[in-house]
Amino acid sequence: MKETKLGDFEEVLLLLVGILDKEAYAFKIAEKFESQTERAVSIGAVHSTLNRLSEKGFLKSAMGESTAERGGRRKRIYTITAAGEKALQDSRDFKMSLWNQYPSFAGNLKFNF
Amino acid sequence: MKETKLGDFEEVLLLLVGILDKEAYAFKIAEKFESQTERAVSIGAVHSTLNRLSEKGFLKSAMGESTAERGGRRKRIYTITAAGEKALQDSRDFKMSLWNQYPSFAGNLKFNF
DNA sequence: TATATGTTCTACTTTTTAGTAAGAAATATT
DNA sequence: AATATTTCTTACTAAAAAGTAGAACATATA
Repeated sequence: MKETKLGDFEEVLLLLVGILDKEAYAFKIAEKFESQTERAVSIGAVHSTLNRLSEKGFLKSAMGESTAERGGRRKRIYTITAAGEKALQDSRDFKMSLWNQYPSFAGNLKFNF
Repeated sequence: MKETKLGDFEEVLLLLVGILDKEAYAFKIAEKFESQTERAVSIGAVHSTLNRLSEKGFLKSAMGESTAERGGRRKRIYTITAAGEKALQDSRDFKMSLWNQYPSFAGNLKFNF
């Protein structure tokens, strides 16, 4: 009986990229993840997941400009591809459909398509 | 670049158990999975996932009565535990919160808590 | 110049999740 | 009695996801 997470880290990261928009670079993503989750992540885990997501074609990325701040190394900014968007959409639709069929949940949400 | 699924098979199975209620036994679950997903599953994969879910304390199960049908072996009926219910609830809340923050999705759903 | 800060990168290991294979129990039909 | 069907079970393998470690780069501050 192990520690428990029904984890779909990738999906969460993908969503965070969408949420952060222009600010979607690994460190910020990790920060956001922690603030939204109370779960710690290592930056390396974020990087490797971001890579995996890119290999799958769900994210693309490009280097931004280096900023004139202390430590201002150039950031790699991630954006969701069309395929990523679709994957997210599909996953959401599917989940919602299941939730809707489960009596314990069906009451407290509504759609409008 | 691999075949693509942001898969969280366990969560889906857990939900299917909730949806199927008294009918939640492995074969039926597999069937339901296929009908809702268009993805094939092997019954073995379902069994091992159901086991994992039970070890984690999200499901419990008991043998039902054998029915008087051809091949009517006794079925193991699964039910969601309180912990399972909570895990599902948490996962849903978290996802919804993320979706709500992502501009591409934020428009087309509403809550009422 | 040395150090701190913010950040990326890659190769690797571990853990978890998913899937396979083979067998067996219970019942119905032939 | 033999066979077909529906179902469960277990031990195992494979694949995917998550996490670690360590190094490096660019800039600012001391």
